[in-house]
Amino acid sequence: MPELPEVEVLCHHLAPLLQGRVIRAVEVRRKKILAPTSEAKFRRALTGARFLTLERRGKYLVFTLRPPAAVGGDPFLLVGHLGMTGRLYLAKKSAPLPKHTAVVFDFGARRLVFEDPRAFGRMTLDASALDKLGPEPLSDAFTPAAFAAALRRSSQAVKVKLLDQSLVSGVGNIYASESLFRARISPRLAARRLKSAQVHRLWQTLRDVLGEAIAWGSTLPLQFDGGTSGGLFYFGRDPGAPDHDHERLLVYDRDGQPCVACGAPLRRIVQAARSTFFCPRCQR
DNA sequence: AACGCCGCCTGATCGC
DNA sequence: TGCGATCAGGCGGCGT
Repeated sequence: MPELPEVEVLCHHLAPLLQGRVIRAVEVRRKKILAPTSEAKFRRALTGARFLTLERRGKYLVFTLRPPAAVGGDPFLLVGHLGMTGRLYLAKKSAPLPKHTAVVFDFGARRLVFEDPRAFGRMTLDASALDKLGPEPLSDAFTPAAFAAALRRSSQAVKVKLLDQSLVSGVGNIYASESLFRARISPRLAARRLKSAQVHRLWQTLRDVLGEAIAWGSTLPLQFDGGTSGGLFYFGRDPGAPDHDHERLLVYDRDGQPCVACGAPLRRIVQAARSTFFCPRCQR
């Protein structure tokens, strides 16, 4: 499940590899991924276009492209989201495409593959989702004061509220639980009931947890030749590689295991139809 | 305006 | 052993 840190690492590695590349051909295998953009419009806009920049916004990938010279016009945005199971990688053209390939950009010897088994992801020309995003948690725009003001307006449990992308962008189910554990705040506490010291702790731990996850992800070997997906360059995890997430995360997916801080058994509860993991003793 | 709920998807896992 | 039911979850849309 890619959240802000995973998308950041992907973006960091992929940006220099895409810059300047021209899309020779576009293949769409799952139209739903483009929604609400039509396949015709998508192909028309992207065939012959050149990648200029790639940036992350929340959990979104924001590509800037220049239309082909024959068409002209200003640079435009292509917006990607990996959803639950999306993967994006640059591969040799000879490498087989995965079963749930959604979109392929042909560059000649290589191609950019967007694959997504559950199809919760998006690759679209509609950038409107970006307008609804709250501040970047690692930016100066994300201040304790603004965070506190937003929390005060909500009666929802703080864990649920952290998943609201209009509050702060990029936090998903994993880092919401991890941050609350580190801040020693109960996930069930109503957002508006947090004391000012708790708000400040949560503000700080959010930044710490996300920053550390980026640093951790940056150490992973993301480039390989001959992995299970056959990519020359691979981003978004090799499905055949061991997953070390479990060693790094302190509470996520650790129902019943001892808390690293106090030894009490960690618990799993369900909030807004999503799993929350926490220590009932450390987090009041 | 804020909130709760549903639908979208498929692979993994569970129970019989 | 095989198969159907259940679960997981980000986000948009909708009703309240």
